[in-house]
Amino acid sequence: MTDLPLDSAQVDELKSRLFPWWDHHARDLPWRFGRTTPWGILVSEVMSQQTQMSRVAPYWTAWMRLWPDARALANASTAEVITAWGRLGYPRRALRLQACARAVNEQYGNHLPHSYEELIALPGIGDYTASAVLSFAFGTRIAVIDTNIRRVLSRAALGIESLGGAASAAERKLANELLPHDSKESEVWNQATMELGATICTAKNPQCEICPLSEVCNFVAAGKPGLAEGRTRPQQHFKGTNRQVRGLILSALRSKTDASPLSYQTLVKIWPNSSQLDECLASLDDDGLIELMPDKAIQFPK
DNA sequence: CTCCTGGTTC
DNA sequence: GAACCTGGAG
Repeated sequence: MTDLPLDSAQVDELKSRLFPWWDHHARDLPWRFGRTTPWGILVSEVMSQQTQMSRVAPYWTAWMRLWPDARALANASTAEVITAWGRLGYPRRALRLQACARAVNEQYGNHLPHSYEELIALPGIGDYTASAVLSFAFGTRIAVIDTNIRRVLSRAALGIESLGGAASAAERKLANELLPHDSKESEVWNQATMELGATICTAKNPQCEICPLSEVCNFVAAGKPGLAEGRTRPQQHFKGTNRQVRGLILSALRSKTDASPLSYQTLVKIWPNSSQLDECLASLDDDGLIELMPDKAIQFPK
């Protein structure tokens, strides 16, 4: 067991730099600063999984107008939900969010549960999202661990790049040790650290010149060894993959003006490789994102 | 570990 | 053109 790399005075120094920076530079996103419900926070977190916040904001606003709470979303049709998800990406998130809404409505009377164990048991909610809801919606003192916080804490405190893949035990330990003991301060700490990672302490090109932590940052002090070398995840191409084909199929279905099925003939024009097309149609059907009919025409599930 | 979307940034 | 993005599930 190694000791905390920073003493308490150094942690206080980080806080005294980070908190004022947050007060002045936090992006004014519509779900921040007490302007929405815990359910609204959850929707924003799910939409933000692997998706930049700036892209999420307009979708979130339209979504919350359609379905302000879990019960409203629970009663929506699958077709409406997939359409409203639009081009946010990873549309399975939309179905999981609706499944989550139905569970919240039925099991918890339309109110999100307050425990980590109950939250993480809900569809589409993993460690990050459960922790984020507890911290940002309920003010619970809990370490939030996402790609931004991992990178910022690893750089500032340890002076090294955060490695790819899942969060290591050491990274979790670090996040928990640095987390302020006061619950309100811990919430600001989580938000501010994440925001710094998203806007200043970015993966490839950190703007250390304007970073509030640069003068006390161990990564800067060490000369930024191995900057951007720790890939956050294995290489992911896109062109020609099933992900691209699935996206094209859903996009075609979404852009239809009438409710009639989309014929297989039309689908082959979109993606002529019929074996890959068939594979993607089957997987979309498996995921519940489309209904694949016997003649291979498709429509949104009922 | 791999799969899953699409826009932005470098 | 490739890496990256406030991940989750299998």
